[in-house]
Amino acid sequence: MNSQGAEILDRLMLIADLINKDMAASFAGTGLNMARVHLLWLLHHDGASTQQALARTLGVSPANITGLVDGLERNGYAERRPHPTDRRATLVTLTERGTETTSVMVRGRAEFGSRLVEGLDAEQLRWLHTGLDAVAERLDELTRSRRDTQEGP
Amino acid sequence: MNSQGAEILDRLMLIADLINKDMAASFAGTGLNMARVHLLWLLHHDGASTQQALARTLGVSPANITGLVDGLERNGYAERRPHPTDRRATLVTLTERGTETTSVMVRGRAEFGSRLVEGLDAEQLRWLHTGLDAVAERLDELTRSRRDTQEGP
DNA sequence: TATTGTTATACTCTATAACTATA
DNA sequence: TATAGTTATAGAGTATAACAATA
Repeated sequence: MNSQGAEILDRLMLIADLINKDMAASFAGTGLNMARVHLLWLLHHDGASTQQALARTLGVSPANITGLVDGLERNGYAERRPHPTDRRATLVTLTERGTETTSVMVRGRAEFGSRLVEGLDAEQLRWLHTGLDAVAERLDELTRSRRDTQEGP
Repeated sequence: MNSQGAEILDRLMLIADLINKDMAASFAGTGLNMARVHLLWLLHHDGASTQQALARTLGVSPANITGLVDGLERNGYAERRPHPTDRRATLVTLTERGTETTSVMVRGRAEFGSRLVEGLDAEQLRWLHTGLDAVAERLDELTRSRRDTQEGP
């Protein structure tokens, strides 16, 4: 058993916690919050989507999506449009404000990321990057196997 | 501007998200949840504490602590005891069950951490560790300066 | 019948403000 | 006066279940 693993885990959680708090604080006055930003981000990546698709991808209930889309719509970031072929469904699309906002977020994320690693030299960066990739992959294996074990028949 | 920073940031957030979901899922049936575990963890580290101290350390309201301690007490993890010298205050202490639980958590965390870095060699581990330390320190600087700017006089 | 989205309801975590008991 | 804890109230995010419209 490698004791460095536990310290690395601690550090990861600490870092994530600080980043999340910083992000949450930055939403003040925008009509956004973590949950809405996750949805906004998904719309940016996947483009116009039905609420069912959003619910599945985010792993939350359709009822929850209804509320989140309401929130984005109320603040002008997204809007509901009729689905062209399925009259049961709605397509959630980014408005102009939504598109501008995600562009700003992409830039902000890039800048924040680059500031985060200021002071690391190229070699350190490379090692950090590959190390995190390895951890992410390992984590995916671990949680997947645990999930499958517990959700067995 | 270094584009690797953004990818590292993405990876960090992904990893943290997976770990959090895995942890949250593991609490099923224990009467615990993220908020209560944070408090349990703090009691483990700091020992018996007043609710005011817990509120300050966790950065939440005293009313919130009341509810969380209620939850831990209801499930047998902690109990309220009178403060020996200040009759306004209560000391929240871990019960035997609480102590056992945090011991199990410490071991589980160590094991999970070591599994997480299985497959990395000593050199990779060292680089990952120091890289994360550097990022955590940088992050602390960044959020501190941003907070001070925004919360000016 | 099955699916899409909404509504009704409930639970948890959180905050602020008013209150009691004590310092 | 000030502090420790509780209660009342409110708001957000989440879930499940029942429902209407459509496929």
